[in-house]
Amino acid sequence: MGIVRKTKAVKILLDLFDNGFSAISAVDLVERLKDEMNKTTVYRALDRLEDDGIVHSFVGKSGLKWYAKCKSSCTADHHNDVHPHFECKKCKKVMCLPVEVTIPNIPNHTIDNTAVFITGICDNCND
Amino acid sequence: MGIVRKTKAVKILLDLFDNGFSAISAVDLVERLKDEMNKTTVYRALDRLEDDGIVHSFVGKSGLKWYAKCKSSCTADHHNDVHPHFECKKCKKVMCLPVEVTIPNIPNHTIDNTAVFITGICDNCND
DNA sequence: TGTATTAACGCAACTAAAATGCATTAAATT
DNA sequence: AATTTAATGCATTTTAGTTGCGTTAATACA
Ligand SMILES: [Mn+2]
Ligand SMILES: [Mn+2]
Ligand SMILES: [Zn+2]
Ligand SMILES: [Zn+2]
Repeated sequence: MGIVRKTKAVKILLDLFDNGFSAISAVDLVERLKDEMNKTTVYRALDRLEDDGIVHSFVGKSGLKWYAKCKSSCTADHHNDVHPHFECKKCKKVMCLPVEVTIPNIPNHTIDNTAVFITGICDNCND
Repeated sequence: MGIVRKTKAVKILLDLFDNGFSAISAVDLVERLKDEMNKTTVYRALDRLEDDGIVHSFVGKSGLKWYAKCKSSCTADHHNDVHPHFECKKCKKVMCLPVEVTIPNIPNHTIDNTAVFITGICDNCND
């Protein structure tokens, strides 16, 4: 189970995700919120938000953990809304890509989960 | 530039990759080779092997770094042979998948690199 | 085959991300 | 308002990987 109490810390985090950047790393959040809450609180609150299907996480190319808000379709038990993530090597922004990636059939393998991480140059930096 | 001298450590590593498991994490290698070389040596030798296109690396679901041998088509300057990686949640093995994943067009984005990491159950564990 | 050069190594110390233990605080419930 | 306990803050620890530096051993060459 995830969030039980709507604490100050949780409200601040939810607010940040709503007035949304596309995705933010745990490290960035810890730094950005260092005057408002302890880094342990950031990590633990993110854990709970993810448990509840409010945010989802993924690891970037360097192994850092990133978080982004889930679409309303996600719940605690079912994490729908699976999509690739994109890191712009120019502006360093990381974003969710609302596209579908099809994995070809892999004989005798049962696919559980697919994580796609793309790097390149984003639309904003491209023109 | 990568490997210049064929040291004992490099030979041991190459030997491991040849009598190949599919993919192995740096952490596993450090542990497995702890009696034969220092962990710093493992990390540095892997770096050089990757520079030369002899092995390639990728980040697993938990953020750990994994290594696998490259196909002969890879060189120091051109890393061909891009493919998804698969982790079996039963036997915990991680392997290279020799399949092609097509990324749909993303308007105005320039794609540089794509990493696909799949989890599920491997052929061996499936029957 | 010996000597010189320096890439590579070992070891200790360090860094960064994340996790943990525990006493304290503040949401929620009554 | 009093009670309960989820959530927090702070200190400490763990884990993965890196760095600096003195030493060693692979290669080249006399
Ligand atoms: Mn996303
Ligand atoms: Mn591979
Ligand atoms: Zn950009
Ligand atoms: Zn398996």
